[in-house]
Amino acid sequence: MTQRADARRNQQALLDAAAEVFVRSGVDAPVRDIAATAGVGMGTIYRHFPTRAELIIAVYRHQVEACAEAGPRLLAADPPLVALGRWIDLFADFLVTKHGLAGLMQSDDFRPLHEYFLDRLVPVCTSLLDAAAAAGEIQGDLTAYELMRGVGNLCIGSDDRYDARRLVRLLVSGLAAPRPASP
Amino acid sequence: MTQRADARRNQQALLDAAAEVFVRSGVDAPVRDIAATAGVGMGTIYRHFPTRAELIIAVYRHQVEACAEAGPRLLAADPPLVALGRWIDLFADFLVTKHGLAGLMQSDDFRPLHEYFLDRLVPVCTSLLDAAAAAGEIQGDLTAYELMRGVGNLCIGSDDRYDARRLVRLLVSGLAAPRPASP
DNA sequence: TGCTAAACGGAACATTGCTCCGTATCGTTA
DNA sequence: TAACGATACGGAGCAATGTTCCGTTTAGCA
Repeated sequence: MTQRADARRNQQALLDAAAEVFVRSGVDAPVRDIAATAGVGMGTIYRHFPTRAELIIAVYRHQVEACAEAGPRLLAADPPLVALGRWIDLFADFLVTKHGLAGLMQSDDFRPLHEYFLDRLVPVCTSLLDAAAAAGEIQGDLTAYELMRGVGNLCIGSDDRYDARRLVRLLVSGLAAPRPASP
Repeated sequence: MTQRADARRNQQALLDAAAEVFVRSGVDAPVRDIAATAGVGMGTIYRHFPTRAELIIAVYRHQVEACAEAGPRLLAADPPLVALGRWIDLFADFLVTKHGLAGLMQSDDFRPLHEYFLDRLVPVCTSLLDAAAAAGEIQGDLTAYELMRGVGNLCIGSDDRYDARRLVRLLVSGLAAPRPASP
């Protein structure tokens, strides 16, 4: 046995509580709130998730995996640029619904979070980008890393007056036509 | 007289100190640091600048004004889309060099900051956008508000591997060609 | 049932934002 | 120039939050 039963139970309770509190108060909700919602003490949360980044990663791991796995599927079903657009939409949908997640990424304190997301998704994005480039559907030499970060940034603070998804689509348009001022 | 001499002196000292500390530690530097650098007490900083947003606005007011005033000048000197591109570059340069400024904007606590920037710059951007649309150089109905926010977001966390300016240029490209999948 | 190691809980400390009030200083007026 | 009132100052103190530490509890095993 690698973990005691109560430890396993508490870890799951923390994941559930964090998911709930993140929706209610954003991913920067007070640690005490999460612990209280899970019905555990302060020590327990830090024992299971020493940093906030680790907790966030654990909470969203499934969704990130799902997004990553969708990439090849989309690429098989559609022309590369369409697939890229659809996949980026998927990623944007994920971020837009997580208030404050994208905003947190910029902070140096959350490097592990940043790294997990990018390590998992950049390769997928690269394959989509490469396919589109090979098909001659996009120009320019933008890296998948930059595209992911750009899309991530655009998704910050989406609301009534700022439709992040629209900006993301515009950015992808730019990929297909990178020279604005020349005919 | 509207303000005592020591008050005037301290206000200027605070502006100088804030500018210095913002460069050293970002715009979210501890209030105590700024007060200490200025050589004043906690009370004084809050008396002159009740909220952080007001302090930040005061520190950067000149630069925002300069950017706003550059708009019409650029529009007079170049074709609309070129002028728009140059002006956006100016704006991006301003943000990229202010570590954390763009990141702060998203927070609800800094609404006044957000509002000041947008109230001052959106009209300028609108005139550039309208001119470009009138000249048939761009399509789509993106608002200046959305464009400014998009550019602001893209400028978060620029570093070695993420060239925010490049993403901004790409976004502007998208403005000129909003339909990626059609020839 | 009793033992040990794992896990727990929450008090305590550090940091930071912000307020409040006794004190000091400025500018004016006699 | 001396005294006075209004203005401004300083920093202690409170509240919120992150993080650590250790005495206590409990699960699993013999």
